Amino acid sequence: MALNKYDEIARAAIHLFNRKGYHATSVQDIADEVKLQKGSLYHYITSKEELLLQIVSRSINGFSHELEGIVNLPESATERLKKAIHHHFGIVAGDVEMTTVLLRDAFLLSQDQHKIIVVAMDRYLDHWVRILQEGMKSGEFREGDPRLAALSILGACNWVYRWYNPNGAKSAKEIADYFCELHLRGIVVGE
Amino acid sequence: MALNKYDEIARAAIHLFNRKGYHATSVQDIADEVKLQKGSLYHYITSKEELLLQIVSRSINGFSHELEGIVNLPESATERLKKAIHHHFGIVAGDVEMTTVLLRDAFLLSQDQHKIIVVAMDRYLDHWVRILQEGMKSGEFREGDPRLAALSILGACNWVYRWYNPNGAKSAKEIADYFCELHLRGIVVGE
Amino acid sequence: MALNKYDEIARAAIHLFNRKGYHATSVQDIADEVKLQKGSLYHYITSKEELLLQIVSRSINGFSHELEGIVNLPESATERLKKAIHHHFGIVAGDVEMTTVLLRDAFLLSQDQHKIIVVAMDRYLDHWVRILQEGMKSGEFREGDPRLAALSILGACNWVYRWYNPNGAKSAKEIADYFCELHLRGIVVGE
Amino acid sequence: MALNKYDEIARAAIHLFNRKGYHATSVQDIADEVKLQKGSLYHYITSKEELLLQIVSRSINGFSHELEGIVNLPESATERLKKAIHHHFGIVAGDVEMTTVLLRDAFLLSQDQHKIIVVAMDRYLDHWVRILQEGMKSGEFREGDPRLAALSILGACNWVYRWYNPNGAKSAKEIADYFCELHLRGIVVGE
DNA sequence: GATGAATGAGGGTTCATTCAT
DNA sequence: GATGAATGAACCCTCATTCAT
Repeated sequence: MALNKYDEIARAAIHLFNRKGYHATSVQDIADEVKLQKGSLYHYITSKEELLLQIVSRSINGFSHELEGIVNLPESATERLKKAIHHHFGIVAGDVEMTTVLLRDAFLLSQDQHKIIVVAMDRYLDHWVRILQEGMKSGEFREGDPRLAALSILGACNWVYRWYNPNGAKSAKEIADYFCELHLRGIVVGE
Repeated sequence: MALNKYDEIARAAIHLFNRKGYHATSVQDIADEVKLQKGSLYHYITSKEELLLQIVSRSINGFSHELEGIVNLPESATERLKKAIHHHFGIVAGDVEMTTVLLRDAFLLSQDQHKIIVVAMDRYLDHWVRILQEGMKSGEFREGDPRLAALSILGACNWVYRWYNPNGAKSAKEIADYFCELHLRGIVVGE
Repeated sequence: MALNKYDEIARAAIHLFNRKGYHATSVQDIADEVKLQKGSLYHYITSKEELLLQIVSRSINGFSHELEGIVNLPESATERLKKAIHHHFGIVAGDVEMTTVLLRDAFLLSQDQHKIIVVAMDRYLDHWVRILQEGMKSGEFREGDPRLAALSILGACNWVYRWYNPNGAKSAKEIADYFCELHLRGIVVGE
Repeated sequence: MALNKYDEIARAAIHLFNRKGYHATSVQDIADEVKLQKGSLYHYITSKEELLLQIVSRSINGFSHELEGIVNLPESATERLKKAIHHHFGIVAGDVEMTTVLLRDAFLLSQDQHKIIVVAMDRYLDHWVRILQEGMKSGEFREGDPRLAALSILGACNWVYRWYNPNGAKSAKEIADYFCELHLRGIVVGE
């Protein structure tokens, strides 16, 4: 529990960025949250922007970390897609605040820094695309555009950060299960 | 093309907010874009925030406007859901910049003003939920949680603002058609 | 009742200057009050400052106008002093708003314009000094510094703009009578 | 002489407010006076208005502080009134600039803040009224309206800020002595 | 005479960052 | 490591005044 100071600061920043947005959060706000003077923060961070970069880097890396393993599992595309959905859901639901900052505020980084995140996000998408591609090739999945299909599923799963409530009636796992059904079998009763 | 000045300002603001975000866009930036002095802008707007409110209000109202008609059409839920998806796609693709500001920056409004938008968005979601509900009741759609199903579809369709490219290989209509298939029939080949 | 437009504007300005002060009153405020557009005001006034100058000029001239006559009356200093007090009271109570602007805001004029008012006020004071001087010379009044005595009486009478209430229990005339007694005979019971 | 920075700023503000008025004095002016950047001022003050409030609060409290003691002295009303006049004179003459800001600019505060000052000024007046009241009851002072009598004396003494010159021929104490005579015995030679 | 768009300077305030202590 | 004073640029907004219509 005894995080080092940097992590404590990052956590405070995530919390505030999530609530008010990056620009509406002042360095003073963060300092207040960790009970430090504004100036003292700069012993730990090099700049406010670099702090944001760290946060969203960690976040996107968190998403990517496990997924590559899932993609390469010796299982059916269907099975792997389900696992990918559960994995993604787990992270979003496990840290909605951080996910919000990643998905909403990362673009506020300067071009160069933003590029780093965009590339990482593209790589993350690629993993999804590969699952779809392989499923289509194997005949498990309907023919179609694997990238669009991946964007459809990922879009639905990303959007979760906007409405997910950890105290809601359904658990994250239950919701993820339902999402698997929806995206795999569709909403319409099969013929 | 001859917009009135307010619309010209709003358009410039949408453009800049989309590119840099609300807070990173200064009133000076907007003024420059419409070739006015900073102070002169205030003949047309009452404040920067009120301008944002106008923009996102118009946007969400644009989404809602037609949908109610679609929901009440005397057609199958399947048909209405397809129309809703095409309608939503049409707006997002027709004005990605405005949609971006709505979906990403509206929360930057002060609490009271943000509430107005949240309420309108909730009402928009309700229309989708009703289609799903009626489809489930009629037996067209698989049993399930209509709100979660609506959030899944709407999430996928909203996310479009993040990746849609008007100069891409596929037209918005083609993509929308594919999304209909994905969400209605799922990705998996039916047994 | 049908004032010309300039007087209507001046009256509105007096009202607003009195309530909010010269600088806190915008030209827009004045225009609103007389139901004109801001730009239209400038058909009647040359500048906001010149409007203030007019107001305070009229005010101080109103004070001075009659007083010279009173000073030169062939009556005792006592009688003339009483008349001066009543005269002064009449103007202050008759137009507290205008008096307030004169006594509180005139100094906001630019140096040159302020000088005009200061000179006029000095001349007004001189009339009071003359009455005191003549009363001392004639033996009616106690020996002393006529200027300080005049400033004492005038100060008390000027201050009235800060507390006078036209709807109060006592009329302006009654108060003026009491002030005459206070300044002429003092507060202490004579031996 | 080594004031802390806040007092230095307050003193500069008093000086400038006195000379140009509250609104005509910019925060930049104050910053220049204390040789700080405009933004640096805000380490010491929370707002320009709050600075004004502090100044006038201190001022009116300065007036009130000693007076209560004087009112409760076991001496004749005459004696206490003389002391009150000297006390008031001492403060006005001792800091004409601050007194000017109090008596002329306090009303520029927002309603709520102005109210605080008005209440404090009313309490100050009440002390004067009590002296007058007790003098009238004891038969020292002529029967009359004690509040009007207090306003007459206080008005004369307040007005001093408009004309008092520390380099004048008469000292503040001499003037105060003369004012005591004028207000206690009146200007007219006793019968 | 009246309008209202436009100006351009200046208003008070916030802020990320630096640095001597 | 921590402080808090100081910076200086940028922020949103207001305003008295002008002028073409």
